[in-house]
Amino acid sequence: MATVDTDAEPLSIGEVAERTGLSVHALRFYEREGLLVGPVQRTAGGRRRYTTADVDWLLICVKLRGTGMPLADLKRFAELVRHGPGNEAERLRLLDTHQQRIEAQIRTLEECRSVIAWKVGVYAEHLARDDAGGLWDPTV
Amino acid sequence: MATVDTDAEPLSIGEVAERTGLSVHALRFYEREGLLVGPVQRTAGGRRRYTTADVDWLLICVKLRGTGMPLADLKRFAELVRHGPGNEAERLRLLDTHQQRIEAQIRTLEECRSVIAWKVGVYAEHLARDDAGGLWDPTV
DNA sequence: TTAGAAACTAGAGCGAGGTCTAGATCAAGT
DNA sequence: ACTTGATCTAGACCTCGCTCTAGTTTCTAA
Repeated sequence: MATVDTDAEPLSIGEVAERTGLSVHALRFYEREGLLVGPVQRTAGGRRRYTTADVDWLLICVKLRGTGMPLADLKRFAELVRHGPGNEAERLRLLDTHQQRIEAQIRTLEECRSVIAWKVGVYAEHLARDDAGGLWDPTV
Repeated sequence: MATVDTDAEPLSIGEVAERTGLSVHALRFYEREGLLVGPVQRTAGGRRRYTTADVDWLLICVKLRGTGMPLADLKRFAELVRHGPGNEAERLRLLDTHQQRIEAQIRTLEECRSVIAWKVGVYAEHLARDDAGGLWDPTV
């Protein structure tokens, strides 16, 4: 998963935005919030230069955020990684918690999906028969 | 799904809160926002009396909200139902859109789940071997 | 009849997660 | 040298979806 690419060119914030799907605003915001593992390097002129490792980490953040991990947890994770080895148990706990959140969401979604599928079926059938008049009841 | 129960006692807002999992605040808020299909009945003293149909509709709302349907869509749906028969096609479209949102979410979640499962596996294995020192790289 | 719980309204407040603005600076092409 | 576009910082602002407050009124039970 980690892209070990020692002679990769560092990227500008705009390029990272493109690659991660985050806006440049969001990237600066994440940094301010302490969501990055290390400080982002800067050019002489003060511009950010992201390494491939930074981008890899951001891609993980995007994935976790996209599945509902709160920024606070992401921040905690970043802190743990920043502190180096020795806290893997807590990292594991964070991941595990999120895994359970994900399982729960999947169950919720699947349940709702089947309810909707049924309702869609009812509507579609009646629409096809052009007798929608009997469908007034929203709770069908 | 619809509870056809003509001689059911109307419920107070507190009872509805219990049954739907929404707070009484949220119930009043939903009403103000026009998320309910019809106006809620009131007692002589001005208190809300929810019918079973109201509760059924709210339970649907809870399900849809819980899977990410925005309040605006819920409101639109309520409006359509309020206007009675003749707009089933649009109702169907709303449901269909949401169904696709759900499918997409499930795919996202499942993808993330497998990534996490893998990472958890890596962490757990190394923790078990007590050689977590090599796990510094957060992007593993 | 009186206390206490529960409900009422209007409107302010809040937390999450960004987004946008202003005004300045930096870098690249012509 | 000059224009254009990308970045910079600090901080204000925004949307969503509730939540809470204040002050009042209505029930219910003792």
